[in-house]
Amino acid sequence: MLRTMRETMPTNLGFAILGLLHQVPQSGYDLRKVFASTALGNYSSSPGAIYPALRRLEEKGLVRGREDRSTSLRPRKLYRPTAAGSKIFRGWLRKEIERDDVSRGVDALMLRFAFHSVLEDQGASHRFLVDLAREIEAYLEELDSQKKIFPEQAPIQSRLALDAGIEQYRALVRWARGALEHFKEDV
Amino acid sequence: MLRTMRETMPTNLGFAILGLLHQVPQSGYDLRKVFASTALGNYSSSPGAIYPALRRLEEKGLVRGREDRSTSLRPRKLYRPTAAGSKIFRGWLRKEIERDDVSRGVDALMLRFAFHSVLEDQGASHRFLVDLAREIEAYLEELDSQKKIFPEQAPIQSRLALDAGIEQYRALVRWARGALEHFKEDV
DNA sequence: TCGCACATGTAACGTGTTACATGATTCA
DNA sequence: TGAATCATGTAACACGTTACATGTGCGA
Repeated sequence: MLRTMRETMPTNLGFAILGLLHQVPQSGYDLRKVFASTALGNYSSSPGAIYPALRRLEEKGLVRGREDRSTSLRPRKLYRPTAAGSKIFRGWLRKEIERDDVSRGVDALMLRFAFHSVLEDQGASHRFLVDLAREIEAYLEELDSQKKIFPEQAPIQSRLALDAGIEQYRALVRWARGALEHFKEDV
Repeated sequence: MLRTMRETMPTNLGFAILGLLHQVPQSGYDLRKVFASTALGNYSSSPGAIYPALRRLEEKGLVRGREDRSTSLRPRKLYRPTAAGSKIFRGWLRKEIERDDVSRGVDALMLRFAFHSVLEDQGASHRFLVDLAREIEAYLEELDSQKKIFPEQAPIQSRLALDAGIEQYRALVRWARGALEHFKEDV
């Protein structure tokens, strides 16, 4: 019997989990602590998010969990990525940067870059930064032209809010250019 | 018969709509065009988001829609904020900036500031910017100490990703300090 | 024995996404 | 008549949020 199974991609939270599991096998509880205590904290550390996300990853065959009784505490379930999980994750890391990725907030993009070490490929990181700078600058031109079109009588606060966004993007371009120095370009 | 009605706050999308309706009464279709064509575009312009959001606002008594047959086209429903809607909206604009507002992404904060003109209160905008800079700087210290704690052997990409966030926040502080000049402080 | 830290989960709910359906009017 | 544009909506679905429930072993 053929099952059609949508096999949708994991969400950002799913990929974040997958990335952390690439560093070291962990339990849901461990992951919650990571999300609660680090800059990844914009992702939820609540059990109602983590455990279902782990289960979905397992159902898709991207991670596998097994009981760990080595401690004397209540047995934990240690998860680690499967081969399929690793493949999907690497594909996600290498995905082309599109305009939408930039205009809908760079968070997901930075999450990807943060886990780029998994690739062990300096060229990939280099390309990522080059592409990121290029896409942001294209988007900046869009924002600039929006600023010009902005009606004169538009409230100062709206115009300033647009400026805030522009300045943040500019800072990101500078950052990307600087970060480039850390990676060798492919020949 | 007493109805207990949760009366939850609108979402960001709801507040964005409420703000746009404060500028000029509009139909769902108009709003979709605004979201599709401006920097507010990170909010959805899909009918499946806008129309339900409008209905929810109406159910809560925050906006009221009425048919407009002035055009020869299919009649549109023009929405405008009610007195209650205006009150809620102004309360939202004036809400204290909390640490979480900063660490969970500044988008909602900037949305608020963009609509600050509704208040017609320079002091409020001034305070907003001062508070924003203060909270961001506090959060920056948190990020800085996280950077120090960061294990030496942590992948360069992770450290750089953290830097990217830091640089964006710094840019925002600079922006806030500059924007301050446009508003008179209360005495 | 009581409470706490460790550890895993579930149920109800709200909302955004995608895709589809429909209605009204104009113009070729 | 058919296509295009204006305009409003719904249904199925996935996911995160909040709040609650449960289990295990340790130390006071």
